[in-house]
Amino acid sequence: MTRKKVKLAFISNDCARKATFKKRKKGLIKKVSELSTLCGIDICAIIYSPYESQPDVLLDNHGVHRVLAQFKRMPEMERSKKMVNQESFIRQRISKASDQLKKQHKENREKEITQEINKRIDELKKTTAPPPPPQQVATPPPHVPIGNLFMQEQKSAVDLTMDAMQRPQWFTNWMNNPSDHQQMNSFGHGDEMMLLFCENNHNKMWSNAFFP
Amino acid sequence: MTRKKVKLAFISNDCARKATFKKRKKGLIKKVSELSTLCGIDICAIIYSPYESQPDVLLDNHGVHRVLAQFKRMPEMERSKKMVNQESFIRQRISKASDQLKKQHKENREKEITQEINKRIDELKKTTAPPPPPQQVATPPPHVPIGNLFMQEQKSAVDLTMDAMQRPQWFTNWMNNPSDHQQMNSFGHGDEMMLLFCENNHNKMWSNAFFP
DNA sequence: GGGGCTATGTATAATGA
DNA sequence: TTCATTATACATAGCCC
Repeated sequence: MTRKKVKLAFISNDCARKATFKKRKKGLIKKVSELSTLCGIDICAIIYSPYESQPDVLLDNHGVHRVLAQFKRMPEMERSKKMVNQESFIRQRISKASDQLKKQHKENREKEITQEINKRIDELKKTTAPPPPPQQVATPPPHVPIGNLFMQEQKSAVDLTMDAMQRPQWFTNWMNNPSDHQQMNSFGHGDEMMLLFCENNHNKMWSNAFFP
Repeated sequence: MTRKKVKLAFISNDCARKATFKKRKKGLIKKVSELSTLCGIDICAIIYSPYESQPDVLLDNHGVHRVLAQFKRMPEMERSKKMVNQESFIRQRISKASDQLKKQHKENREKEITQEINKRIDELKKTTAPPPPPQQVATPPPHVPIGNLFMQEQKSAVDLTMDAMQRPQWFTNWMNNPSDHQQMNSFGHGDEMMLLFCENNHNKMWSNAFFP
């Protein structure tokens, strides 16, 4: 019966540690659920642990579930297009860039062909005449460096994706100033990682991968 | 002094709800921190709430912090390339595709120009002769539909990004079968969203945007 | 609004089945 | 190993300032 005052340290006994993890995880889920109910918060929680192959997943019936249900009603292809915010965004950018590229390509080819043809025709007409002096083309056709089409944007596709997802200012601050984190304590022992993420849903839900 | 047995329902009083949220959020953070310490779990937690402009951020000094510190030591450009897993991946794909496009474009143009020129030369040479019958080009130059270059991959860039990040099987299952979620209760009232995410860090940390 | 207080409800460590 | 029990530590609702 609860004797110790909870020595706040790593539990070295594997069995005891696992037991504690399961109990406390259960308590955590309950707490999170209560917070959701009491404060009117739509919630989505995923808890992945080394002790269970499947993670615990919580989500409410309002936002996420409704969206997921919509996705399920979609034809497979449409769904896969819409599934991920970033995907549709990048698709749009690629499509747009490809259209521009196609158009520019066509223009370039037409102008260059016209030039080449005129030049050859001139040469053919002057076959018996002395060869003309080396001729510098007065106005070379506008040229788009194809390989750099995507680089012309000051921002990369992913930058723009992040923008579109309204990556909040705090994230930038946080990435740049990890030492400023008030909550940063040296708990943790290098085995597992947990992310607790809470965001209001009139903003886009945001998250990303941190690791190379 | 704590009378009620906590009526598990939405707190209609704005002020009381906010107070409860702050108290319980604090408790939740403590619980999560304790779980981290006791069970040796590296932790990263972000709590974004409607009541605070800045989210609470917890992270341990081992995994995430070390990685962030490495990033900070990098030159700015390198860092921006490495910062986001997906970004570097997509950069690679765009660069590769652009190179292919450039090469193909060059080939196409050369072949088509040669054809056009030969055709016009033939026409010029036969100016006084009856016009040749309409001529079908025997072997049209290999043509790559430029607008579809990115679509040639069976998988989209984001699909591949997801693959590269080792999107776990459970996520697919979860996306496809939201009704199976054991933990799904109808808490939540449609205002906010919280994500609690826990993953061991020998896998890639994973997460993504769910909303269009 | 925020911080402190305290009675009370809740979570859970230790134990035993 | 997991489940149930129970004493105790902990979290927090309601108040006050």
